[in-house]
Amino acid sequence: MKNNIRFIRKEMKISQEELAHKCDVTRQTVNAIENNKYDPTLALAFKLSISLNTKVDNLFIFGGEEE
Amino acid sequence: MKNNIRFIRKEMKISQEELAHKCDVTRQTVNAIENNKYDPTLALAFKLSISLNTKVDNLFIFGGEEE
DNA sequence: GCAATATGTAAAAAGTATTTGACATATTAC
DNA sequence: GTAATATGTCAAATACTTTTTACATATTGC
Repeated sequence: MKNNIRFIRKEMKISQEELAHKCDVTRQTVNAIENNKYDPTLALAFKLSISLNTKVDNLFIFGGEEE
Repeated sequence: MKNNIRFIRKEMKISQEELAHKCDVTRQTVNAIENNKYDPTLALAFKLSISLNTKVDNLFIFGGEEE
């Protein structure tokens, strides 16, 4: 699973900290997800896509086999 | 978080068992998710939406506050 | 260069998702 | 109405996500 979080976040000119706050998670969680340490829960995937004005299906790229 | 899995699955006339097999999970997992016992991981949400020929954003309804 | 802000990372603890195996009830087909 | 198929549920074990606290490095503005 890959994602466009960093790209869209930078377009919006907000920090990991600000995005984390909008999603009610910690900065470390956003950082880990941007760096593909693990996948977010489905609920967090929705919060992230809402905060970044996009859709879960656009924000995440599911590649079939895990990476 | 709610979802339309049961509805779409029945439209496709497949059992929980068959859907589970398509998604590489157990029947119990599909059953639990249909009955809102817990949310799937993001990867499973993608597999379910692909197996049901739809999108994650269409298959799941994120209601902001948890239920 | 210095201060402030932003990002990367790590370990322990708590919470959540999934599997396995098993049993019970419901539904359908004949 | 009996057999077969489908669904609901439970408990224990394993794996994964998130928080907290803390420190290190990078980037930016002045």
